[in-house]
Amino acid sequence: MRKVDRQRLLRNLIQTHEIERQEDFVKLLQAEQIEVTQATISRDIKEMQLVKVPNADEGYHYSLPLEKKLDVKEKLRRTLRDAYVTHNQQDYFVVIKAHPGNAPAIASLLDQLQSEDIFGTIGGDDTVLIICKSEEQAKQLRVFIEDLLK
Amino acid sequence: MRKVDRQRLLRNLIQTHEIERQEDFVKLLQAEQIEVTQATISRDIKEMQLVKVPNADEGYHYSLPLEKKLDVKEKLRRTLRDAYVTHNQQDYFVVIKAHPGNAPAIASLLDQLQSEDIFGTIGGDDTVLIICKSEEQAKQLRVFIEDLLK
DNA sequence: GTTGAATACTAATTCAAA
DNA sequence: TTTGAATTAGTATTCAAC
Repeated sequence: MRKVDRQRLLRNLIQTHEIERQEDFVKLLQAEQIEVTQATISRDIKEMQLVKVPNADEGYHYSLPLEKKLDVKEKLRRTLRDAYVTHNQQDYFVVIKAHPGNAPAIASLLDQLQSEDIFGTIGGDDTVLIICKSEEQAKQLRVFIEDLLK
Repeated sequence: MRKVDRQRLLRNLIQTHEIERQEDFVKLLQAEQIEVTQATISRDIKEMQLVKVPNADEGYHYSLPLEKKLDVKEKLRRTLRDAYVTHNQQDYFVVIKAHPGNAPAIASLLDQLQSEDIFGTIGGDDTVLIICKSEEQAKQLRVFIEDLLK
């Protein structure tokens, strides 16, 4: 496996798992038949500028770099401002309706940004369906979106 | 020295110095006659949710947490939206005029967020004078403010 | 609740190898 | 240039004290 591929995988793992230690990466990769050592992960993390963030309550987790996230949020704000039509939340779903063609971009930006709350997104042409991990997190996401639109 | 005061100091240090290791904090505090150990700094970092970020080129530095930065920017946006009157940039200065009483909050938020460009801020009651490190950075700050107001 | 000293743990780097 | 094994450097936690 190539370095770039491994790093893409790391990016995915970080979004789908709570990674507390570099060894967690090693184990998750092992589960996919990819053998690497902690040393390699450390180098990847440096290269990708991942950071280990203290959780609000306790423990730590690895996360995407700050600047990237700031940029993503700004981009999302602008996209929504230009393309937003309506949104809605029910149970652990949030639906955003946008002008035709804009849904995939919005889905992608949400994926990049809010990954802790979001289980997955499905983008049509003008509609994004966001499946959250809980109703609570769906509410948070709704508030987050409303905040962006303010 | 109280914990809160020390942590406020850490917040300042992080903005004015390139902190690579927790021991750097210890030494900088020592220089101000404050004796703490690395263990305490580690606890502070966890509590304040500071993160160690890989630099683009090489090395690492401690930084404010992503969420905090996002929040600060958001807060600044709202404060400006509510309280903004005019702004102006000349040489390496930027002046923001706001409704009476709002300048200190704006100054503080700017300090927290954009510290790389900003040498210092002086807040009156309705005016913030921001001294940047160069004219170039003053221009960047102006653009940043205009972006926030869009 | 807060801290330092010692320690355990985790991450970064060195060094050799391919 | 990329990697693993071993090592060093750095960070988090424990434990005792206050």
